[in-house]
Amino acid sequence: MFLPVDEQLGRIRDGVAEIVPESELAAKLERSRVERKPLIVKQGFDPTRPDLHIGHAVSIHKLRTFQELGHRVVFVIGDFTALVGDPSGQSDARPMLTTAEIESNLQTYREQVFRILDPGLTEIRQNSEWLAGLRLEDILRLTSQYTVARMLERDDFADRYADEKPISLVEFLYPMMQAYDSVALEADIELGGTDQKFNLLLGRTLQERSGQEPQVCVLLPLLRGTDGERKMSKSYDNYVGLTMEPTDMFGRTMSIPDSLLAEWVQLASGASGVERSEWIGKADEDPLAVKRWLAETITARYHGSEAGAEARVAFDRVHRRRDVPEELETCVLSAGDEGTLWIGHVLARSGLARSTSEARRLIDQGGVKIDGEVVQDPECHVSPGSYVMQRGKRRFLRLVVEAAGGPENCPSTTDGDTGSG
RNA sequence: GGUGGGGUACCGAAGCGGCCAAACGGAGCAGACUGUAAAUCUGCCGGCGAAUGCCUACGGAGGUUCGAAUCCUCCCCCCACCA
Repeated sequence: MFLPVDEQLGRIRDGVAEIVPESELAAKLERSRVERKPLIVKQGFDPTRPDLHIGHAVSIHKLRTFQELGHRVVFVIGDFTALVGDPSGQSDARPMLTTAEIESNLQTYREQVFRILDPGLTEIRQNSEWLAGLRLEDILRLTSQYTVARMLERDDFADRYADEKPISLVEFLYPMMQAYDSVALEADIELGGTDQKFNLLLGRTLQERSGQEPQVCVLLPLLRGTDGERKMSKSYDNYVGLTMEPTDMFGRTMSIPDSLLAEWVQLASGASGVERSEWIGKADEDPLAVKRWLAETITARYHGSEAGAEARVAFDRVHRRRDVPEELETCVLSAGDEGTLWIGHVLARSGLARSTSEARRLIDQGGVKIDGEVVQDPECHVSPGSYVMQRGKRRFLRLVVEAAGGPENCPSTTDGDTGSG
């Protein structure tokens, strides 16, 4: 049932930033093998944002590895901790979420993780199960085991403190709660990004003080986002979402700076070690080829190889040949009383511009095309009919203008990324 | 509780009675260039069918003034030091 410890270690180590401490991991694996008892491997995710991205996927794939090795994976949804918000790496206090928001995010999480994890082998728990019932007395006992000074050692807190930014008391509780998850689950191993190190280590401390064997912390490198600077995060809009359409996945990946290639091939491609180093080796001489392979590989990883190839073709069409994409979202607008629609309103109401003022600016700058023709006159009107609208290089829309009074229907009025990122 | 320093647009940060829709930097957007990107250069970067116009906006509410982001009063919030 269980592979030899060395083999397991090899697979676990692959792509991992740090294992603390590795010797304990080997011991746990050894014992589990002898006793034929799977290890409990946990990772928590706060349902603060409804989308998981390929940055999260780095560690979720590692969880998958543990599943394949026969261990028991517990995916903790931090529905209770999300009330507080993880201060890790945060420069500001986070707003508290309402239970309703958490509830709806939680549902989408379940779907998304099973794109990677084996549903039959995954236990999903919500930490409200054990956290919500704690009494103040329990909390006092818990908090008495750690000191303010040690909390303040954390970089994020220390920086905020130095910057004269607020730190709420409840944020001190966050790591305690996450650590308590490990106690409640009697976790053997906890996975997390390197920014989670403090929280995971606190889990060890708390477990020990509760008379448990401390968990091993498996820290995974953080994937930087498409901007090449900050860690991938939905709030920076520099992410590739697990549920994104193939064209968007492909496009977003293509938009990463070359300097990020090695990192992404390493962490996000899912290719074998040999293949990875092969492509990384080529990154300097032919970054474009590597990036195209990477974009297709990532897309294929979540949508299948056919979709990956299609996304590549669609990308070439729009970006290399500057052509119109094959599939366009359609936006139906109705003309005004005079039977036509002013271009400013077309852009604003279709979501291509945020306001008529922005629409004017875009036109002034030559950033708007109708059926491939640059719109010169900011006062022009559009007659009823069907057009291809283009804003900038890569936002397209099929525009249908109907006679006055008809129903309007635009799919992405807010801020649609039509072609790709 | 006391004393002092703060709260300005997406973020950081200037302004401290009219020349302020608010310098500057970053982010973002558009154009040029390109390998898609980055870098670079140019322009834009509150809203209104555009306008030496109106509306909204410098933590909140009032007030002084012909005129307030700027002065006054009260309130809210953040930070530091001392308790």
